[in-house]
Amino acid sequence: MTVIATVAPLPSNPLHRNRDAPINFLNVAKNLLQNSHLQAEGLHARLLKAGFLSFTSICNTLVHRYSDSGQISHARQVFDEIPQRNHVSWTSLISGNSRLGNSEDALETFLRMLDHGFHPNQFAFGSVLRSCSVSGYLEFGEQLHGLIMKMGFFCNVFVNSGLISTYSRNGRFDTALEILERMEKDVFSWTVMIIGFSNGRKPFEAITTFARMLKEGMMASEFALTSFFKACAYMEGLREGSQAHCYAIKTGLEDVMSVRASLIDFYVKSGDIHNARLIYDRSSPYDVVMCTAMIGAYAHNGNTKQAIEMLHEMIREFDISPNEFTFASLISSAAENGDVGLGTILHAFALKAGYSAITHVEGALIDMYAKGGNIEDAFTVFNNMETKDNVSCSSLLSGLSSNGYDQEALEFFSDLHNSSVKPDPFAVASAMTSCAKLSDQLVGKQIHSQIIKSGLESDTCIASSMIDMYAKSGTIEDAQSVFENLSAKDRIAWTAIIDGYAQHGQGRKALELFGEMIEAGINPNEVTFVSVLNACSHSQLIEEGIWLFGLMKSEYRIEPLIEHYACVVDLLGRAGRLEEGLEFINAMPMQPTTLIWRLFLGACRNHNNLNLGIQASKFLLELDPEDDAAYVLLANIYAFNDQWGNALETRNIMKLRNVRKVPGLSWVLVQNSYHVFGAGDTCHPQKELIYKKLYEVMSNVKKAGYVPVTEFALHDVNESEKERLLVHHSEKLAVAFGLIGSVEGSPIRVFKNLRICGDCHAAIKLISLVYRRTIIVRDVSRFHHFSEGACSCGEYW
DNA sequence: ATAGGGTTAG
Repeated sequence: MTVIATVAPLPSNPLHRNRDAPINFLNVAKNLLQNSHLQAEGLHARLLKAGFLSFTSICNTLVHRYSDSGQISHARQVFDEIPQRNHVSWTSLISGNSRLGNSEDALETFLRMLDHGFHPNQFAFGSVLRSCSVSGYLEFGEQLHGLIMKMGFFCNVFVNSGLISTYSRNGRFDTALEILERMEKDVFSWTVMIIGFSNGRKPFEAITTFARMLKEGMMASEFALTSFFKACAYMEGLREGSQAHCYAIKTGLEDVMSVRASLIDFYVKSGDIHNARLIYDRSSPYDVVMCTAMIGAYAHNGNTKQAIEMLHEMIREFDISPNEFTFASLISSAAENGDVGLGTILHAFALKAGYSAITHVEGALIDMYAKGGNIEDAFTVFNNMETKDNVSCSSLLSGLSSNGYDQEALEFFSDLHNSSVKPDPFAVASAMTSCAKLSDQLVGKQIHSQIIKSGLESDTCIASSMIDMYAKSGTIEDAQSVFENLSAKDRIAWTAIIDGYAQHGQGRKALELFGEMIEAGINPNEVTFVSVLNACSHSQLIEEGIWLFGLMKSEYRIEPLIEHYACVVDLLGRAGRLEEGLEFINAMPMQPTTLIWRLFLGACRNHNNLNLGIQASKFLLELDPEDDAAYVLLANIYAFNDQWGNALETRNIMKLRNVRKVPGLSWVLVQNSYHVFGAGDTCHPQKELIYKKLYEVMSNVKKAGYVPVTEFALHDVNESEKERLLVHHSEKLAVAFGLIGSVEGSPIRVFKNLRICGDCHAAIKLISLVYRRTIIVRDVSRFHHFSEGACSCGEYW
C-alpha cells in the first residue's frame, strides 16, 4: 500500500520543476532514492532538507538504504524517528538486521512489532526466519511456525521456504521435507531444501531432491547447482556430478562463476584434479575466488608445493592479492602435512596482509600448530581470538588429544558447557575419542547421555566414536548396541565395530561382520583391512588372514601399506611361524620400520627364539637406539634362556644409553573411579586390606592348581624370591582390589599399559573360576575376557 | 562462489 500524496512544493525545493503539472513528489523522491549514486548519508541530508522525512514510506526506504550499506545503527535511528511507523517500517528494520546477521536484533524487533499491534507479512516472516535459520533459534522458529499456521500463511511459498531453511539448517530434515511435500513448490523452495541437505551433510538426499525438482519440470538455478556439486563433492559422487556438469553446460549455467568454483571443488574432492584444472584454465581472466578455488584444490590434494606455486603466480603474474580464504586453505594444507615451518611462514604472511585475525584463519592456525605438536602456539592463537567459535574449540580439542593430553581435552570439553560456545558434533566426537583413548567409560557414558538428550545419536561420526569408546573401555556389547541402533552405517562405523571385535579376540565375529559389510555394499578401505587382519592375527585365523591380505589388492585395488605388512608379520609371529615371518619381512617392497621389528621381536620373545630375537633386536636398535622395548624384550629372552649374564649386559647398555623402561601399571574400575597400581605398590590408602586379600586369593588359587610360572620373573634370584616378585605384579594387585571393592558377581575391569604377564594370565584364569567372576583385562594389544577358568584369547597372544 | 574442525588403524 503506497501512500500517494501531493503536497505544496517548497520554494527552494530542488526537485520542483513544473509548477503547472501536478507532481507526485513522493515518486520523485523515491526515484531519487532508487537511482541516486549518493551514499545513504547524502540522501538522508537531502531528504531532510527537502522536508521529506515526515513521509513514512520515504523513511522506510531510507532505513533500507542504510541497512544495505551496513549502517544498521543509522537505519535504527531513522526508524526511531519515523512519526507514524507502518508495518513496512518494521519489516525494513527486521530485514536489515537479518541480512546483516544481527539475528537477535531481528528477533527482538519482530517481537516489538507484534507488541505494537502490527501483523507480520510474508517478508517479515521470511526475514525473521532467516535469522532463526542461521543462528540456530529452532525453538523460536517453531513458535513462528505456529503463528504462521494461525495467520493463514501455510500456503505461502516465501514463508514456507523460510521454514524449510530453519528446520533443515538445524537438523530437523524430516519436518523440513514434510513442509516441502505439502506446499505448492517453486524453484526457490526446492533449492532451499537442496541447500539444507547439502550443508547438513546429507548428500544422497540433496541429490534425490535435485532430481525430483528437475522431474517436476523446474529449471535448476545456479544456487541449486552449486549445492548439488557440494553434495557430490562430499560423497565423491563423480558420476552424478559429471551428469550435472553436462546439464550446466547445456543450460549455460557453467558460465556462472559460482558454478565454476563449485565445479572445481567437486572435481578435486572426487579425485579428478585434471578436470578441475581444465575448468580453471578456461576461466581467464581470473579473480581471487577462482585462484583460491584452484589453490584449495592443490592444497587439499596433498600437493602443497603446487598450491604455493599458484600463490606466487597469482600475486606476481595476475596481480591478485590472496584473501582470508586463500590463507585458510593454505594453512590447513600445512596442517595436513604437519608442516609447522610452512605454517609459520603463512601465519606471518597473513598477519602482514591483515588476515590473521579472521576466525577461519585462526581456526586453521590452531589446527596447524596443534597437529604439528606445537600445542603452546595453538593456545596462543586461541587465547588471542576475539570470539572463540565451535571450530576453534574443536580444533583445540582434537589437538590436545592427538598430543596425548586427553585428560586435559576432557576438562576443556567440560568447561565448554559453561561458556558461550556450545559443543557441536565435531567437539563431541573428539571428546568421545579422548574417552576411548583413556578407556574412560564413566565420562564416556556421561557424554553419551548428553548425546541422547541432544538427539545426536544418529550422527555417524559421533556414533563411530561411541562404538570405539565402548569397545576400548571393555564392553563390546554396548558397542554392538550403538552399532545396531545406527540406521545409516557407513564405512567408518563398520570398521569401528569390526575393530572392536578384533580387539576383544572375537575374530570369527569380526570376519562375519566384514562379510555383512561387503554384502551391504559398503567398500572397505585400508583402515578396514588393518582391523580385519588384526582380527585374524588375534584369533589364530592365519590362512584367512593371508587370504584377506591378497584380496585387498586383487579385489579392492588397495595397495598394502606398511601397517598391513605389520599385521601379517604379527599374524605369522603369533603363530610361531618365525622363519616364514622373517622371509616375509625380507620380501617386503619397503624398508622395515621399527614397528615391524618390534612386532617380530615380540614374537621371538613369545616363542622363545633366541637367535632370531637377537637378530631382530639388532635391526630394531639400529633404527632406534632409544627403543625401550628392544632392550627389555631382548633381556627377557636372555633371561628366559638362563643367559643371565647377557640379560644383565643388555640392561646395562640400556641404562648407559639412558633409556628407561616404561613401568608396568594396572588400573581397576571400582565404584566409579579408577585406581592405579604399580608392581609392589604400597601407595594405595587401603594397602593392608589389598595385600591381605591378595595373599588369600593366591593361596586359594594354589589350592585350585595354580603353579607360579617363575620363568616370568625375569630376575636372577632364587625360586621363592621369583615367586614373591610375581605375586606383587600390578595386574594381580588390581584384581585383588577389584574383588574387595565390587559387588559380588559383577565383572572386574582391569587395564594395563603393557602386555599382560604370562604368570598373571594363568593366575587370573583360576581367580575367575574360584571367585566366580568375569575379569576383563585390557592390555596394550587386546582384551582378555576371563571366565570359568578360561580366557577368551585361548592362550593365543 | 573460494576458507578453518570430527569419526575407524598405527
